Amino acid sequence: MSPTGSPIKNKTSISARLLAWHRRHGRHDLPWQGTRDAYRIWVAEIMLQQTQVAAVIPYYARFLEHFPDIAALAAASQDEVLRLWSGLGYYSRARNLQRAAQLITEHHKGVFPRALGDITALPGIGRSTAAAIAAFAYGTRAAILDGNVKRVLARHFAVAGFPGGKRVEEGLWQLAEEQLPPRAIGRYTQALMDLGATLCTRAKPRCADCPLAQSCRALALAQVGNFPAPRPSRRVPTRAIHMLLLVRAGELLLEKRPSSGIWGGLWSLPELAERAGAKERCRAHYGCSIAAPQPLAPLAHGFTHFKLHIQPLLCRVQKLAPAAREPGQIWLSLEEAQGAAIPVPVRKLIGRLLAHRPAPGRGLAKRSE
DNA sequence: AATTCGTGGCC
DNA sequence: TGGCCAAGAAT
Repeated sequence: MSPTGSPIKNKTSISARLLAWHRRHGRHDLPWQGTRDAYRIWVAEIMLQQTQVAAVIPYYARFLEHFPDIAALAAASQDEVLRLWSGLGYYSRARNLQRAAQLITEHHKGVFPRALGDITALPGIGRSTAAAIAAFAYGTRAAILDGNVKRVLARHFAVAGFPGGKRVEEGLWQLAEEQLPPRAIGRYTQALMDLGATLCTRAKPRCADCPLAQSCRALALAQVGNFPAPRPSRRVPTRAIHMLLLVRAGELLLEKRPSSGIWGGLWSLPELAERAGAKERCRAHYGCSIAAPQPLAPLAHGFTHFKLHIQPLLCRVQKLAPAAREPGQIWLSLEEAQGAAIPVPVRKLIGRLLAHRPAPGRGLAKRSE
């Protein structure tokens, strides 16, 4: 189905122009390129979901060093997997990645599946990610539709409406499949991503350098800035919590979060709605008697869908009941805690404690925030 | 279909 | 500064 309205003026297909452009101007040296190992491509695609390239790079090599293949990932502890994902966000990606590795071990003899249906059936892999993996690893002729592609197509074909909506997204999938070249799917897919990431960017697109400019409807209408339509705005609610920093003999108490919900499966600090209940909570749940909780400087943490105000409370433990250890609770030195599977704001809070308590024999620690 | 799920960079 | 969103998927 060709889009209604003005016809495409350039006779050369989009894919042909993209492939030619990509040779000179594409990205060719990203850490996950230059391999056809489906596992390495898969890990990259999962890390890159809703995450920019620059944020992924420091995580990717380290993750692969610890888990060089599917068998290693399947055999690892979830805690170790989350530890190496700590700071990258959307932690269900890490849990699904490992679960999928175990499913591959169980149902596919440890070999990453080749059929699109089998790939999509794995947890954490949807239609677009499956297509990307199959295109890069096997050359499978399938279309992706990520944020970059949505933006490029919405502009080139002047597709109105928010691309996150069901109806608009269906149309974009259709367009994405219509542009697929007969071959060189891997290079074409990379070219499309590169165009969206480097030229056809959300802000300040470089239309003067774009190989698709001649046929771009949004550009012809001088409306590039109006495509794609922005997400309907929602006001972000604010939540306020207290976090307890229970410190005893240089060690800090961390508590494992439930596997569903925010920061699922990560180690975090005990949370409390109000400061008033701190002492009793410590006694009842952690077997600690503490001095008066000492409020530290508050910390704000922004999520996509809400804003979190954190009031940290430093609780110096006076006495710890001997048999107070429970599963889901752990005492770690501050340094060990920083190396654990913890969310970013907890890392920041521990960093503050470390800054005020220099490590023995290492001189003064930095006092920067 | 609309929400939920992290973090960081950009303007 | 804060709103917006990025190599989306699951529910």
